[in-house]
Amino acid sequence: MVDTALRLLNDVGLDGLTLRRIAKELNVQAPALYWHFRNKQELLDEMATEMFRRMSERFMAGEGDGAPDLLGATWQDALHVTCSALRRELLGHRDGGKVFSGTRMTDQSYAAPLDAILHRFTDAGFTLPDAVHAWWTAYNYTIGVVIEEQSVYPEPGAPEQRRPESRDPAYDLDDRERRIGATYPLAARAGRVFFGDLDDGFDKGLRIIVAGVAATLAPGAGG
Amino acid sequence: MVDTALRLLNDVGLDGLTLRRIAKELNVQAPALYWHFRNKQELLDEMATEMFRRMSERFMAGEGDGAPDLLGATWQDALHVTCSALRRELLGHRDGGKVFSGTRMTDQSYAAPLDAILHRFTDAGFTLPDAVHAWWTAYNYTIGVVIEEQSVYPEPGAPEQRRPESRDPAYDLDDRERRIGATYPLAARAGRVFFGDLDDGFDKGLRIIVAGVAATLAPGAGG
DNA sequence: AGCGTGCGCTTAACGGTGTTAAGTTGTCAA
DNA sequence: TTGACAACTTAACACCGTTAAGCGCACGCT
Repeated sequence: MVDTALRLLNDVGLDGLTLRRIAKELNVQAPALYWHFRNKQELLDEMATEMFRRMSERFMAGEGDGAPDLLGATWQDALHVTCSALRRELLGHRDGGKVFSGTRMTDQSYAAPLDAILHRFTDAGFTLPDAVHAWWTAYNYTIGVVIEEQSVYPEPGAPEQRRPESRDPAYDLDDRERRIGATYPLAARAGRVFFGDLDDGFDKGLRIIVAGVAATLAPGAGG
Repeated sequence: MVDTALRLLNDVGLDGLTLRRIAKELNVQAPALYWHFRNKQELLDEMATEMFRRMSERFMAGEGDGAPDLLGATWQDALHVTCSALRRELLGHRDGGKVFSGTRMTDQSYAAPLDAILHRFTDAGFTLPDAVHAWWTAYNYTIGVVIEEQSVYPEPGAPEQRRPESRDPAYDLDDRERRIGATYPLAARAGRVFFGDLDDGFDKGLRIIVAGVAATLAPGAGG
């Protein structure tokens, strides 16, 4: 039933995800859902948890596209791959970023992957606090980016399959440039970099963070 | 009236911010609001814009706590100060992060500060795309952190005034540690670093990003 | 002075929402 | 056969965003 809700989310979005709509999908009356959850927030929490669980199962198993052996890689690769996988998973669900950031995990499924990535850092010689700061930074960056991306491309799916027509028309770059270009030329041209190649933009930011961790926290960095 | 809505937001939160509630605050009937806005989303957009405008006015004027002359400072200081100010402003409003990330700016007030910060980078020798990537990374990190912080401390206000009692009890660290400590010791202890000193955590992340920008994008970095 | 225009609001109502209370069915154990 | 319990239904509640229609009042114009 959480599966049904997640599937439906991709069709109707977070605003359209009403209990009556979910119930109809399950051939059931709306109040029946309350036998399974105390309230709607609890359902959303379960959905977020399920999203995360799917990612970490695929991830800890080491299979799937470009999910290499986390423990064998360098910490740089581990951080990069983990955040990329998180982004991919969230982009796979419409409003995935909002659902995920707005809810609490209902079980401890987050603990295993978190422990694994932190272990990867401490094995490389990081102190635990430094390992946590590195992860915390990259994690919050990833969440922030996904929320932003999904307001430009509301449709769910892998980033390389995004169709230009599915862009929210409010983010028209030409229009934007025309409006503010005269007064603020840098800000105007910035839009092309922001929204031109989102995959590349995410990657560049992740690289900045990895380099920053290396420069300030990594053993022997003197930061 | 946007002012009233923003003030009310601090009392009742985003979920409690209904049009009828806002109308009552203005001694007016709910449909009267529709003379001023096409729909609720437009009001939320105006609120987000107003939040941003207040920040950048205070900011571009160069006055207020710890808002130094942006153009005189190094790009490192400029980036640090800008993101810290953004965080402070958002934390000043209950659910500020969600309101802000969920809405589009209704005017061009974002362009002036964006142009200023980008200018600060290009003046320091950055190419425009590199300047944008640096800002994009730090910006999304900041938004991500604020959303996370506000789910732990829902009450609005300056970060140094947060009272421990106002923590959402669902984030009890002792409880958390007891539950997952045996199986995932690193993940368990990570909570103390995550949520122990949020100001410090934000600052450390920002420093990582600044160092990363210096290492990969800054003129002469060879990145 | 009288009249029309339009701003800013009111009242009434619509369809939809999450949620609750109470009653119904089906299934399986003792 | 009875009883318990899981899984559901029906009915209703208070509230939500939003629309339609109309009311009063200030203003400019002739």
